[in-house]
Amino acid sequence: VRSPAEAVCLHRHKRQDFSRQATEVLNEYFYSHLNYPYPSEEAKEELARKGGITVSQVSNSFGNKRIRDKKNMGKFQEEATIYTGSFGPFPMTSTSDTLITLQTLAS
Amino acid sequence: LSEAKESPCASETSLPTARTFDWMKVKRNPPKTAKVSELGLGAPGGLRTNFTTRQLTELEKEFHFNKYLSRARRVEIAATLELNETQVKIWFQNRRMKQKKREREGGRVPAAPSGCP
DNA sequence: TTAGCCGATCAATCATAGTT
DNA sequence: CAACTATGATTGATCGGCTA
Repeated sequence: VRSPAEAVCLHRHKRQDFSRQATEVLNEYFYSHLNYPYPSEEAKEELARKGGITVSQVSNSFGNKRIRDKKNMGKFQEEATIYTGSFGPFPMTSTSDTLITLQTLAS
Repeated sequence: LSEAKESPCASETSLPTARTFDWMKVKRNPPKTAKVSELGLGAPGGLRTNFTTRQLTELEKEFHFNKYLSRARRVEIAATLELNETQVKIWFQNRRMKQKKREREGGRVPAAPSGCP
């Protein structure tokens, strides 16, 4: 079924990578809640706003990430703890939003 | 009904590296798509059925007519499309969710659904 | 008590953008 | 330019909770 022209008809979507900020916000939440990366609907909405993406995209992102991370059984994934800014075991009470103020570090 | 029973630690091991949380252990039971008595035949249990274009077209057509199916209609469609009643039921279930999702945040300006030649 | 529905998620796959 | 990888989206099917 590899036909860009026809494929676009059935499975249309011009995948576009998320903005750096969206990726930043998503990764930060995911890795700072590694013990339970299941954001509530409200958390998803906030992540969506902060990242400038839709709630569905937030859900897709977490869904894909959970599965793919599981597959690679924390190979070097957790190493991305750099997104959390914190180390060692953390509680992460999903209720208290630890959503940091997205700092657009234009590196 | 599943879930690899609690084996070692409950939630986290302890080290910041290579920790295994419960969500990583989640395993789904393989699809039981095989209906009653698929005695060694085409219906390989544990596979994600691939609907044909014909089936999808018919299901879609029916959906636009009725968002919900009656038992009778379901049986009828299942027979016509050669699918289980469950598959038809689930398809409608998923279709309704998809519809709801689009109505909810689908109000964007995706693009011009250009015709596909 | 049970079947259908909802909402969320899983898991496999598609197609593409980015790398190597 | 081809081969490979990372990633967003799609979707048949599962899980658990709720209700008629």
